[in-house]
Amino acid sequence: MRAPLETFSYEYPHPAVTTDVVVFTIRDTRLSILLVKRANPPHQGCWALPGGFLDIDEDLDTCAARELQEETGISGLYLEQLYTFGATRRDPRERVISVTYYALVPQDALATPRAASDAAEVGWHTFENLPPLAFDHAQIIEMAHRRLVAKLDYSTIALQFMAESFTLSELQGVYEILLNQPLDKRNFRKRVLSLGLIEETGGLRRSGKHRPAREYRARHPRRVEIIK
Amino acid sequence: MRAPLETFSYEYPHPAVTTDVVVFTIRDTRLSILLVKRANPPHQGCWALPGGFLDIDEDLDTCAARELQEETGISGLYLEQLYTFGATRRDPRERVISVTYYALVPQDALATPRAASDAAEVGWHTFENLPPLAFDHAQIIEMAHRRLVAKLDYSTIALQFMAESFTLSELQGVYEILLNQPLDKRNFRKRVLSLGLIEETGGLRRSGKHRPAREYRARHPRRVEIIK
DNA sequence: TTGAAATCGTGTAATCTGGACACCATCATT
DNA sequence: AATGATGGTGTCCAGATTACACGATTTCAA
Repeated sequence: MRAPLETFSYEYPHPAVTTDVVVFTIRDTRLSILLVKRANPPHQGCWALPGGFLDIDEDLDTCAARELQEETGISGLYLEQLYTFGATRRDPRERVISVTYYALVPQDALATPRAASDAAEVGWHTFENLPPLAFDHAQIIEMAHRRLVAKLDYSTIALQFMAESFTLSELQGVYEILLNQPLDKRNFRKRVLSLGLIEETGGLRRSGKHRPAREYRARHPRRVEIIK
Repeated sequence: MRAPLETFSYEYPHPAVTTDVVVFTIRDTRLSILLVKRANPPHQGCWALPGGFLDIDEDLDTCAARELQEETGISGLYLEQLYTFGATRRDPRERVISVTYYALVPQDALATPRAASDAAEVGWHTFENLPPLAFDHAQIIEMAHRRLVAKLDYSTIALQFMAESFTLSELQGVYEILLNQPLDKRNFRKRVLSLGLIEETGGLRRSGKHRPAREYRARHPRRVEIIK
């Protein structure tokens, strides 16, 4: 992928720039994060966020989307820049500035992560039970989580966790998992419907021995709107 | 400042990394931004945000604070990372990643900007009437302004515009300028006092032929707290 | 000394918003 | 036909937010 046997010289020292992505999804009623096991030093064998070096003619967003695509096989996800980490000693090899992003994968999407070249293994880990992480990646995840939870309050970001069609109970479940508290069913439905952000598909979802649920879809599936 | 007559080589191309800072203050009832006139190409003679290259052993926050200090002579300001801009062609010289910050200078602080080495001129410009700007700096300012206004709603950031002591009318004035709308005096005072974030100094401010106003101070002057 | 000009400081009533709360409906299964 | 399980619905109360007007205190000038 990168040009071999050549060097690039500058009058002043330049840091390396990477992007790292915190990929959230909800699997089996748990908030989960995609991690890769590092195949090479430093922190070999340690779990880390998917990410990699910025190509010199590649936009930051493109780089993050590419890394994400390489690790998960998924594209078109909601992807938002989070923060830039650049402490001088965060990487022992050289000075590395990491522009971090976070992404949301729809619940139960067929996200079969496949190991990329520089990763020994890829897998989902529940947010509540993360393994030890390489570099400052624990700090990055913590910030991403804070941002995600904060955005629940004033944006439609939670819809990015939903499949194309979903039931109100499923949507409520997502909020409950992220906020880590139960919500009142009637108040939840009243509020979410009054916002006018979702609409009925007309279909019914039947699952199990009980009344089937109405299916809804987002009115603007790819957009995250600021509300109230 | 930087090492001369030496080159730094890497196996892969590295972008340059800069920090740029949007410095806000309120001058004469107008929201204003500090700009420098570029002494050198590209965009020579154009106005730009204060900023500069990251030293290789310098943290990002430190770099932003240093640039700010060099341009304004002020330190200890509220400074927060905003966003990282890295479009491939944003600087015609080489690939440059700019980690941007925004800072707030207290109203009518003795901010006498002095031109740094690479700037021909430094000055305040009202937000409503900005000159043409170099690079993507107009976009950066727009984002900083959106962030600032959004933070008014859920944080105590407006207090960073106030001098050590201030009157409630002055504080209300700051909100009115930033929100660009008049506020009700009684409701404003009721709300801001009920939050318990400011306290009376005991002093009075007399200015002009009218009843003097009570002076207040922030309870946690350097901290920006999230409210409600 | 008195009146005018200017800003300071204060309370109440109406409205809106958010949260608490319980029961019947509909399907599958036996 | 009865059981088990989740879907779907409305009202009331409390607290929060908004609208709104006037007397108090100072300086200055006549």
